[in-house]
Amino acid sequence: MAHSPKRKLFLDLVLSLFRLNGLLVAEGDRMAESLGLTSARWKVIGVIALAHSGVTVPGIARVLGQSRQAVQRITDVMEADGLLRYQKNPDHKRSVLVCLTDSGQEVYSALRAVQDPWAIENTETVPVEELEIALQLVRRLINQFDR
Amino acid sequence: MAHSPKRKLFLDLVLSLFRLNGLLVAEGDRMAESLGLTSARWKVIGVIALAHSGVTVPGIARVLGQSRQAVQRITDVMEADGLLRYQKNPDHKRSVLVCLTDSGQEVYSALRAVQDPWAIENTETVPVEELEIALQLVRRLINQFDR
DNA sequence: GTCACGATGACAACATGCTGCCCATAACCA
DNA sequence: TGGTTATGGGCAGCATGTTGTCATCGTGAC
Repeated sequence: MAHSPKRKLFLDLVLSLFRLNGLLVAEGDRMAESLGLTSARWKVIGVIALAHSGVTVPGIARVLGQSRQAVQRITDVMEADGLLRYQKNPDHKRSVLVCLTDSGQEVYSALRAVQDPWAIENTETVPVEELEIALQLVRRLINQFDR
Repeated sequence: MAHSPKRKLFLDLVLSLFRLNGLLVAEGDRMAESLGLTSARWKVIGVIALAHSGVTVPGIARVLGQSRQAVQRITDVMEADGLLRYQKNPDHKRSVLVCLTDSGQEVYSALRAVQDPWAIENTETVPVEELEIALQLVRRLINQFDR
């Protein structure tokens, strides 16, 4: 069992994922930098923009798989920066909805203009099949761990 | 170009990787918990154990792709906890070598006893080929970003 | 031998994530 | 309707990562 080829393969993969994560955060910071954002805010603004209607802070946290406190801190800063605003939630008295302001919409558009070419550029030499297999594997692992 | 299937695939993959990273850290914390470790110390002790001779703090940082300051803080705590010790480096007057103490060796062995079954268990339903493709892709991305 | 540059150590500031705690509100069920 | 459970908000503390700065040590070119 100790000689299982999968064992070492998986542990190598995990260590590599830790490293890749750090590099991806750095990439996000680099791309978002010129727009006055950071990678954490990049993640949050992406979720809000994709949800066409308003979303709550814990809702964003669930999508990202993070704690609501972590997201709340980000949104508070972005609200102070005028990128988003809190809106009354007709369905819930205390839990407000988060929406992009016009300024936030503009920033998101500018972000896409950097992010999309980045994504295409970094997959130029990668076959679609490999991307699909990797994504499928990552999602399977997420399901295994997310309980 | 905006309709490139790879673009969305890659962005989905990146978001999933952020999430998986958080879950993996939590898994590491869970496994290391009973040994008085955390996932960060788990990473560091692994590097030291694999390097049969002593390694320097910046050396560990290079292996992990992290800043030497982050590693230094971890090793300082682990040294205070008696898991490792600093040893004179014959090749360098200021940069000490980091070695596992007997206690550190024991903890690492105990760690393996948890970690290896964990690795095997979590790849039971995953074909080796998919693991290889995913690892290859992750390494390719690391090389692209690590400059 | 000297000097410039790179690597290391030490300290500080900051960003981002986590958990724990307490309280308020919503939702659900008997 | 009333009580229990789930969800959300806010605060605090902590772990882990980053960057920046400065002094010191090593290395290598001249």
